[in-house]
Amino acid sequence: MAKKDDCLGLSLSLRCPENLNPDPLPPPPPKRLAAAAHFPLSLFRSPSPFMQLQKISRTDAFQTAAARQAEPRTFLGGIDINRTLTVVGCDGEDEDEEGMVTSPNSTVSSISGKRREREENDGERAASSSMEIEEDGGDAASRKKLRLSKVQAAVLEETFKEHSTLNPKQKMDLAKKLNLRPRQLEVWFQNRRARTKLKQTEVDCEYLSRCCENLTEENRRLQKEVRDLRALKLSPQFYSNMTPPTTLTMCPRCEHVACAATPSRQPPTWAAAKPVEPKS
DNA sequence: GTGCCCCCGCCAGTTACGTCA
DNA sequence: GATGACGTAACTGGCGGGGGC
Repeated sequence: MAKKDDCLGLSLSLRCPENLNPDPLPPPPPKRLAAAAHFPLSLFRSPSPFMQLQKISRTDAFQTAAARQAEPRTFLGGIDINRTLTVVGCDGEDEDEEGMVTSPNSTVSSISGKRREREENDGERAASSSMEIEEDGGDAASRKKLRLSKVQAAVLEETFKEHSTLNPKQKMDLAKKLNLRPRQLEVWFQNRRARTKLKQTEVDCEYLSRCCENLTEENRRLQKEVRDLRALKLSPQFYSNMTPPTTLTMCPRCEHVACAATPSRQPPTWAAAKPVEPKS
């Protein structure tokens, strides 16, 4: 992976005419987020002021299927952490899904660390897969991918809206609340941030594309204007009304420019003065 | 103050699985 | 039922920062 410091210095801070950009650019993101805001595209290697995981003004349209389907606010807070989630579901569909809900082992260990946690998860998975081997009669130990229930997804979405990252305490609390492993929450938030960023990148690319189109059109218009002016300049009528060309003289001391050749004008006092000898 | 090591959190990229048309 | 596309949970390896020594 390319180091984040290898930025080319190209930033997305292109500004178009105001009428092109009704949304004011948000303030630069926090340092950590700014580092995370590098575009995956090779064209955009420096932090984008557009991209903010916490404040996604142009990404409101982005909602996961879970968020679209569910009504988070109705679910949020409606979960009794002392009850299993299968009871919380409000329709039969959910209950059906709960059957395949994840977190077969929600043993929240007092881990402190990714590596160790991964190792422990690996150990758990190895144990569970060994059980499967016993049950299934020797099935290969493949990783289990279990979909989150609508309720879990809705709560996670709500939490993500509040803060796109979790501190350890929040992670543990939420893990208990949702009956998930902390590692699952970690993964979900990482994937969610990645999806948000991807969506934001798409929006930004679309926006820049529009900017590019407008600038191209502006460039075309200006070039035409230049051509017209040159054509006008070459025509005899252009010179007939022109005043005689003037000679511009620059003061060597103060670098002011004065018009010296027009007969009606007096030359500047400094123009008649003896040139200043450069100091050695 | 500086360098080294370890831990931790995050990220980009990838893999693998579940769902659906 | 088979299949490909798609969404996403989970994994991997790397990087930067913080803390201890």
